[in-house]
Amino acid sequence: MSSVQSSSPETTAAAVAATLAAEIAAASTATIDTSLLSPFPSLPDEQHPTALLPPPAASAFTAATAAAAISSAMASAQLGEAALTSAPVTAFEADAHDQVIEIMNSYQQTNAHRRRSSVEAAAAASSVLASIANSNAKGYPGDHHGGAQQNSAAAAALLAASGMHGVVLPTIPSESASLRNTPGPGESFDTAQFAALQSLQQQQQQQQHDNRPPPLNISSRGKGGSYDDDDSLSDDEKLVGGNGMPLTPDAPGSGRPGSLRHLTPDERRARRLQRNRLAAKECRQKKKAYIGNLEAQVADLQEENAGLRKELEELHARLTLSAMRSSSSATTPTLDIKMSDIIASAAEDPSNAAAAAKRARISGD
DNA sequence: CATTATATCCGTCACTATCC
DNA sequence: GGATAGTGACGGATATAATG
Repeated sequence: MSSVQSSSPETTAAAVAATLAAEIAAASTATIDTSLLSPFPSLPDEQHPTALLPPPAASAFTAATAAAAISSAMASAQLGEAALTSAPVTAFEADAHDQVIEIMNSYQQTNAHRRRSSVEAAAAASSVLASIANSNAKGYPGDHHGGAQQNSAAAAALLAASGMHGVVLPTIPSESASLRNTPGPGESFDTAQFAALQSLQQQQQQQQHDNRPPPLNISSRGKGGSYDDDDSLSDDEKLVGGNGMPLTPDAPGSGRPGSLRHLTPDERRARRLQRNRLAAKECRQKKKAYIGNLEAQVADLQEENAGLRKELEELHARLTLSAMRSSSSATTPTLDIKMSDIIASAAEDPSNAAAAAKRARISGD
């Protein structure tokens, strides 16, 4: 950040205007590093879900609409007035729409091999965005109870405000959606970051497990079953048939390795259920890690946003002071500098045009 | 303190994509 | 074509907060 000095009234006004315009424009060009938004691989532009999204509605997704949408959603979700008043809604101002799109993209990419609507993607996005508006908001997309209901309300409001309501994204071609185990050609996967998140998640889960009451093992408890979280056993050790007896391990020489043909239907079913149980656990851990990752990034971006706003306020203050000094020593009309003039001058510079337009949209000028 | 509401976790089912 | 992994959806169980 450069400093703005004032010397003579005539030259200072123009110099201050030019310098501050550049600085404001530079500050407003601070963009989200979208590569950090998801540990999942990116898709080619032509296959990117947003390429098929209609542009936002004619009325831009401004601070006012974002604030109204979030407030309305949170209110309808009965999160309470306290949560609303404490919500840093201004955090949505500049890049709310872009953030929604980015988070939706991440979600779409994660589920690229499945047919998912933008509404579902927005539910994931809103999970993150709702956490900004209400730090106490809990829950995650996919949960059909309170959290998901709140998220859905926020998602609907966000979608309506951003003009994307009801858009169903097409399925990504399967050849570019090999997200299951390994990334496809040209795709990257931050396994280290993801593994760290998973590890943290597992530690938290282990803590939760340690605080739980002992397993119930009551058969009448329903299909919810007992707290069977003991991951210290191997799969075979844990495989138990419907009668509680261990299942037969794979018989040697019974065809293809892993073949289950020699097992009874009950044993096969028990194996399938056991594997699916483990798969569901892993899937949930993965999803929680992913959401946690997004939430952490939102927190970082909020912090960055606050810093930029503070910087902008300081520049405003300096500009006002400089203009006052100029007008006190010379009464030429050209020294009556307004923010709109600065933004306009910044827009004339092609390198700053986009930033100035964005800033102008936010300020409503 | 009992009841109700909400949040979270879990097992299971259904389905798709992928592997062999 | 069977086996498997992955994941959304569903419903039950439990924990916790809110309420009267």
